[in-house]
Amino acid sequence: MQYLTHIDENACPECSSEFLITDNETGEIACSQCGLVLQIEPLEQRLEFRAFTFQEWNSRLRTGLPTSLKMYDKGLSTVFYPSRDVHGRFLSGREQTKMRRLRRWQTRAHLHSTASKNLLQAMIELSLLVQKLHLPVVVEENAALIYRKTRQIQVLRKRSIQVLVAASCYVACRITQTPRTLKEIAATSFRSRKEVARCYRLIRRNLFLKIPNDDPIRFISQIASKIGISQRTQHCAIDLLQQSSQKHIVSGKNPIGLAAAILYIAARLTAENISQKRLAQIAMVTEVTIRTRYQELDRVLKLGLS
DNA sequence: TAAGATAAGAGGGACAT
DNA sequence: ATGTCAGTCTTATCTTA
Repeated sequence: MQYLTHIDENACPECSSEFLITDNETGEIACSQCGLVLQIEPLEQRLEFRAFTFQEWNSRLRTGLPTSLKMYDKGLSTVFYPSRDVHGRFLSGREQTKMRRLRRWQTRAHLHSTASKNLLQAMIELSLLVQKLHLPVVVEENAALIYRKTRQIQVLRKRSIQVLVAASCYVACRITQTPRTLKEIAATSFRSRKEVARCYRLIRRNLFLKIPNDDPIRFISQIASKIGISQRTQHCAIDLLQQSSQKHIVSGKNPIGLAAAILYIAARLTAENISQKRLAQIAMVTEVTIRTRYQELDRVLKLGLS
């Protein structure tokens, strides 16, 4: 699993980019722009022991949760528990009152700045969006990082939190190759596609991000599972996609429209007929787009369907 | 009812000025 | 920064099988 991360002080010595790609499997941390490998052994973020009983767990536990960018304070805040002391013993009534007061002031002091309030609000919005779209944690973490970065860009300052969160989320999906459309994300966050798209481009441009093109294959499996297409047809579709990639008719086209058209053809070839209308609804493209892609593919791959 | 044909319009990327 | 252009996608409407 690869994901984007960043370091504050140690920018890449080659190109000064602060964005890095972390690969958990190889343990490499590389620059997202020039590809220079900066570190081979990443910090272990998980607990470093196994515990079989509660006592073991308690005695070995000496760390908290790993730091997380999706928490507005990265999960590094001080927390006052009002009822128990550090050994778990109950406090007296007077002490409890004191701790409650301290906790209140801790929260107030923490959120005194506009920036913190903004970030807290944004992280709430983000977690809602992530929940609604069923996105994995890695996307949420990436989106949180992108959002933090956007606050430093002047042209993005006056954009609303929701739009920025939606756009950051879309960037994170693209980077992690998670098949979600701009349309879907915009609709879920109750914003127009246009607004979010504009914001997305500004982020991409200002953070100098190199975002890979969507791979139609991911949308093929996504649409197929939504619509309930057989494995046989899916395999047929993937095979067709590989054939069409070689014919150079894939680039420049909407990968979702292409995926939908390929599934349509595959369904016809395997006699598992699915209407263009249904595919268009699920894939959130128009029937016309499916039709033009389908005719193009039919012509180039010489399938003789239409 | 599904699919095909056609036209008008929107919006963005590439490029030039 | 602004304008132009080619190409893509969408919306709408009508026709055909």
